Amino acid sequence: MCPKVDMKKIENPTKCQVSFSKRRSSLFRKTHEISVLCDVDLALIAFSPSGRLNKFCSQKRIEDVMQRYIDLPPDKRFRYDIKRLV
Amino acid sequence: MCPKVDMKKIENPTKCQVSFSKRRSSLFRKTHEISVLCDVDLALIAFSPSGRLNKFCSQKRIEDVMQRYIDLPPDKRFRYDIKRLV
DNA sequence: TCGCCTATTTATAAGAT
DNA sequence: TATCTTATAAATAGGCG
Repeated sequence: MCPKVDMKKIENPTKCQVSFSKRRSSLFRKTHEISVLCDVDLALIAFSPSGRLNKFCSQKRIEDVMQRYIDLPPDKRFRYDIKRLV
Repeated sequence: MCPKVDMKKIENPTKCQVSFSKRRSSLFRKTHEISVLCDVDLALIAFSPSGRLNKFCSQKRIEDVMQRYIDLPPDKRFRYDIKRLV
């Protein structure tokens, strides 16, 4: 009933929307969990295909986390890109 | 072996770090998956307790996603806060 | 610290409603 | 379209090295 996912865009719009809705709720739950359990200050911004904004911020306003990012010296800003972990 | 998680900060520093490391890799994998499967443009910025930056961006530079957020009219920027889904 | 193992919990795709 | 069900897949806490 739950086959492995194929890592490519879901072309069927209905399936894509259902999958987005389910995955979004899990993703934001996990984001919330790690922020509390591990005391992580984080911000997540997501634009759905229709352009709708979904955002999450652990503690402060999302603008404050963005500012913390912007205020980093460039060497620290670019050093840790999580794509290497995916 | 895998008890339910208690939704509060893990005070033991070693356990906290191990949990962070495990959850971070899953979180960024899920973030990557939803961005590909559902064609979502997103940015995730996370500061670990030690202040280290971890970031992920789906397609463009993280600054571009931030700019897209900043460019939203205020009513759209504040309407969809995902905390309601957690 | 860091990876591997395993039992249990959680996520999720598809189907049902 | 959205929510519920269910069977399978994936995540993960703790143990061990």
